[in-house]
Amino acid sequence: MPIASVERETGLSKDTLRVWERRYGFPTPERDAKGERLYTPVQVRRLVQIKRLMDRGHRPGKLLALDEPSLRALDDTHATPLSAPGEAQLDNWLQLVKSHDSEALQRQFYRELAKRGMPRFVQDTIAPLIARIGEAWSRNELGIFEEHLFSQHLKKLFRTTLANLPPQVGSPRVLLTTLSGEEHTLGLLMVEALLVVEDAYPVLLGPQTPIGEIVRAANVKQVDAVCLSFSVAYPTTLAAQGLRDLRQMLPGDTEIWAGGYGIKSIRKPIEGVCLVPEFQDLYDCLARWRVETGS
Amino acid sequence: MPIASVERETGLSKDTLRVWERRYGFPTPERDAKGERLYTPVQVRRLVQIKRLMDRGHRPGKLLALDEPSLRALDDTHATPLSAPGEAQLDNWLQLVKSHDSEALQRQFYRELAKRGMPRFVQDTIAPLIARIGEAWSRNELGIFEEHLFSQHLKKLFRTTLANLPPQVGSPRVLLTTLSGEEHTLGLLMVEALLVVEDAYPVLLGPQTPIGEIVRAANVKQVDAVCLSFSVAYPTTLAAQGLRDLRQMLPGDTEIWAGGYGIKSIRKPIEGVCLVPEFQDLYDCLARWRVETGS
DNA sequence: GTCAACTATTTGTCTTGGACAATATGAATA
DNA sequence: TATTCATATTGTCCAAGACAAATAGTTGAC
Repeated sequence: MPIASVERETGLSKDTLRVWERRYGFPTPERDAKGERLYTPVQVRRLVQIKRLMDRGHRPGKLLALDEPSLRALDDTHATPLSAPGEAQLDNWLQLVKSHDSEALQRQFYRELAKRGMPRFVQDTIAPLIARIGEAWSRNELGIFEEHLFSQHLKKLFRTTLANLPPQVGSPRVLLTTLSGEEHTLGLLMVEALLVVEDAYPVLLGPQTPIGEIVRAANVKQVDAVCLSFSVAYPTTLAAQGLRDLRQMLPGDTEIWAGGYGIKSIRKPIEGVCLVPEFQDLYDCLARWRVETGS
Repeated sequence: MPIASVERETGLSKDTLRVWERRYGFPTPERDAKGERLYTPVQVRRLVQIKRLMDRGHRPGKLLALDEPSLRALDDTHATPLSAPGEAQLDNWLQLVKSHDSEALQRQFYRELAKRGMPRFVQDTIAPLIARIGEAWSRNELGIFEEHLFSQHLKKLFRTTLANLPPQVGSPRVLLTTLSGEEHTLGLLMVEALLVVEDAYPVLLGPQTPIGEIVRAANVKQVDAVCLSFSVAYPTTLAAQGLRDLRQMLPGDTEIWAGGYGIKSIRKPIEGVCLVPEFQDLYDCLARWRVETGS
């Protein structure tokens, strides 16, 4: 697998991959006739594993020095998030995803949503489940196929639920999208659902909007805030740079909310940007806006 | 604006930007104290324009030699598609998209769907409209923002319509997805809608599934055919290669249907792959399958 | 023991200029 | 009008060096 594919698969830039090879001696891919790097599937899997551990706060220097068993051990360290209430149920769902039982999964989703209501459903059920699926994926317990299937069912659920809600007229008006290069839309749908039931007015724009277009959309649609979603795979520096660029081009009275696992690794707060690592924090943003504008 | 931001905004890689500067002398950005490139907004705008013309088939070498007025003139070249008979309605819709009138657009869509029925709606209304919007975009008459908004409304329409249909049990079972690198899902949704009303059983998998995973999914879900969608942007050679790879890995009795504007430029038929350039051809595939299997 | 400030180390991104293969163009031929 | 072949174009990759932002580790004051 050539370096460009590895970049796409792992989210590690070509520069990073090359500098790791130079500094740490891993990965040392084969070379083709042209002298270009060819990574083995084993190396790619290990890189993905390392990336996941990095997202959890570990440093590359340490991780790259470890051997396979140590890595796995480290992975298992976090593998058992102390069984929170309803943990058994999560395992149950994970099993459904693994066994491709679409119908059962769909049924269970609808039941759970009806039972707990949208806010609790999103925060206590779906968010942890997505995290668990990500872990399971990194441990190679399920594949992209299962993840896609899960994703589709969830999108379907949100779409149909949202379609049955009355037309929106609330405030604040919030533009939902992602920056170029970030193609995950599940986060946007979840935020849309939360905003709707909180009587806000979300404007869903879909993924991968260039910053100039976001600014134009915010202007045309007269939104009070722009909400961006970042997945773990999105490089932290790109996210930070993009947020700074956007802040500069957007009118000062338009807020910027940035959410998703991808921004958890941003340490330094960005001037004029509200970081929303957890769904709970979204409510704080919303409440603050309503207090500040007196609506 | 640093080079990483320009890459994100224009979709031109850092390597490409640097090599253009070296070869054609444009763009020649300022440098900061660190000696790193800083592009001006004017340069970025021009790069976006150049990229757009490239997508229309022009070559970089020519475009980068042109000055500002010549570029603009070239932009206007394709500016006037003669309005064919019965296109008044299309122009009408295009106007709605341009004016960001979400509510009116949504209303019109639902009315048209109810009036004409799903097959005619997809073939006679939506497919031409998508083509027109693509043209308008390449002529810079509307932006990515408008295109995203249109796309979202259409997705919403299909989702809600499909959600209200009874559970599917028909045949053939068809897996719907795209290859890695192809992220457009509208085509998949339209095919899903057509298949549902034709009493087939579509399994929507979402975009960008690696070939190995497609094979696994086809096996697990026991589908009779795999249907792939390609947009104009997808490189023809990649599409052809991908289809050949897939054909080799998939069981012989599983059909492959390939559709979308992206496959219209494939000249040579591919052994064991059914090319479906128009929606009409999908019905032929379906009918043929039903005759051959006697169901 | 806790917190702040300072120094050292780690780490990702950017730099240059050269190389090469895949693709597109254009000319010559069947 | 098609095919084939030579030529030109063009994007991606490579190497090794440099630098600043972020993080870790250390010291000192309270």
